[in-house]
Amino acid sequence: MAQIKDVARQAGVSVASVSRVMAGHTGVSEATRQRVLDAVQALDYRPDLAARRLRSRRTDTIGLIVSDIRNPFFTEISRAVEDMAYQHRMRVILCNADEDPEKEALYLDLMRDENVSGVILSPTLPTLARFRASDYPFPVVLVDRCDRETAADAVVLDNVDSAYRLTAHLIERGHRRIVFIYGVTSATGRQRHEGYITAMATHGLETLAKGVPATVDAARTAATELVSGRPLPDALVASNGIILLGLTEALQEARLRFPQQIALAGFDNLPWTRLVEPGITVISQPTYDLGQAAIELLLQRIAHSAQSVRRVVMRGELIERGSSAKRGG
Amino acid sequence: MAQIKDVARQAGVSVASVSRVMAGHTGVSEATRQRVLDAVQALDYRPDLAARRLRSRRTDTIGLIVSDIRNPFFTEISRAVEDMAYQHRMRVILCNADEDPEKEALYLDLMRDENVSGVILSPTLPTLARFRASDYPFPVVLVDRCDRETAADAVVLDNVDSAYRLTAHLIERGHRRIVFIYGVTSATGRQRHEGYITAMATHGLETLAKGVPATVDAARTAATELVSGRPLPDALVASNGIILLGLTEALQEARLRFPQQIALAGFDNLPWTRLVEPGITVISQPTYDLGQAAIELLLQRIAHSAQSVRRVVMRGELIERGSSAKRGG
DNA sequence: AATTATTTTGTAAACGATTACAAATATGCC
DNA sequence: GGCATATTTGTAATCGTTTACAAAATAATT
Repeated sequence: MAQIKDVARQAGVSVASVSRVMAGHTGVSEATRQRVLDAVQALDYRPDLAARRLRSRRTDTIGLIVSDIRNPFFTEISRAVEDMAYQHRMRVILCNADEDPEKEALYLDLMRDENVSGVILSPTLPTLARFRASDYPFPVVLVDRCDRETAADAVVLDNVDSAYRLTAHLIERGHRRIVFIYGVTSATGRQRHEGYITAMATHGLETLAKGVPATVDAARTAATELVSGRPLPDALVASNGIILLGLTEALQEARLRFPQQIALAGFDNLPWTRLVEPGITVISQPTYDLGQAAIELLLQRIAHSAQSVRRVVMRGELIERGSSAKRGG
Repeated sequence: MAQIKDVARQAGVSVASVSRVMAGHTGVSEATRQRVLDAVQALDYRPDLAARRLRSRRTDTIGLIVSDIRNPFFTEISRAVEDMAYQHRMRVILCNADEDPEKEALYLDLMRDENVSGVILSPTLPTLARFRASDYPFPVVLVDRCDRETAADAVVLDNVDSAYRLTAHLIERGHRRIVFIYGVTSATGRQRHEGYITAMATHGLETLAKGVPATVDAARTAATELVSGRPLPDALVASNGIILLGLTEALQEARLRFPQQIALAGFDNLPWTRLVEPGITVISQPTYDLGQAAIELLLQRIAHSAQSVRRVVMRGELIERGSSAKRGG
């Protein structure tokens, strides 16, 4: 394996010049530059990253800690982050915290050890509650989950507003007893719950919400119980795609057709939501964009550590399908 | 930030002793061991990974190059790999090649630069065709995709057999004009196609297959065309979950009910396949196990580079649902 | 107790790059 | 051409560990 000194010898220059050329530095003559490049080519020289990182104290690596990689939402975020990162010649270390605050803490520690340039994090509620950007030696951009108080760069959906619009949409379609089933482990669940509450209150309706762990099973169980009571709710609304899946399964098991017997809606425009007849009304999140914005924000922060704290809020899009239609209609 | 020499001073020992304790080496007395540990604790010392990696020439990092992170199959693989890796105190660098051989090559190069301990790869067809383990300075374990000729550690499904069983199942249910729609970009598509061919031939039936790029859109388009001709096929079979999604969408758009008008089946037990009435018959892949087996194989290979080449084949499980039922029944 | 074998410890040389700093060379201006 | 300035180059220190090797301490054997 060729080393920098081999290249220097081959090119007839000093190692410093080689290093400068490799770094794309200015202040090196075109002549030497070309000779170095030729030598690099001839020897198939590739700088040793460990050495470079040790000396330069930079890793050009970013950590991505997602709360649940199985959730297609985060998959898409990861994809965006990864795409952009490699375009900026940065590496990505992916960590899946599985909605477990301990794992999250562990991974954040690991990021410190790795001396990453920055981290993109979708925190669980406990972590978010005590989150202080200054606790970490690297910049952190929150994605998807953030609350009013948190002073950190973040990229999020307009959760409250989207939930409001989704709820209002159902009310407009004539539904009254609307039950909101939301994930209690995440900030998004709570915020969407808030939007639901506001919408119901604004229309003078009684709120009927149920918090559950953000798993398909928990959602299914909760929904099964809900629809076994009487009177049947007019509509069920899920705070995210995982929960929506659970609700849909529950309705199917209970042999309840939507929207004839009960309406259904939720967050996340997953492929299957338009597949189950007559399609499920959802708030579609711009997932790829969210991820892209997150890493762009992070790169900016890395470049200008002193810039003011930013929050990017993206609008969710209501996609109306059959599941939310008027009962009588 | 405390360094090893600070710890050494604090503990009243040499840096070598500290290093030995940190590495969990034997040959250090219990007394010094304890003093070092105390000093480490007191100073909150964390070894600098860049320095360690430079000197030891080991990174304890593995590269995971998946062909399409949006495919839930690979998501689950990633999850397994990541879980196991961190349990073995190894890092994971995730790369998404997006079914693009060039990106794949680029990432494999990057793995070389990173000096990874090993790589888990699900190669595209071109990459697989010219794959020679000896071309890489690190061990590689193939996952999901591998062919007869390739001399490399691999973990795969029994593709041919599973496809055979799935096809035979449809034949048994009385279907005759069975069309197999498969992804031409991957080895799995071809192998499953092979199983289909064998099953059809064994039963004296004409084969009707169509290769498509492994995307939802391509599959939908192909299926739409297929079902617009007459006579209508008895059944459509998809070689993976992405294609199955496309087929299902096409049938829905064409307002064809299954199994009444046309039967449907495929690979990958995705959550939605049991959601669309009356459920889709699928071959379920043990995804998490596949990932787990892959990294275990890799770790073994890293530990014993000379061990003989291994192939782990896992059995797919036929999950029978309504979509494959007898037409008349 | 002397000798040998074994375990534990310390010193100092790597690992392969980056980067101050100084020296050398080129350029501009009168 | 001579001087000041700007640009380009090279030398050598440095990043923070690991580890070969030798030395010291301890244990085992006679």
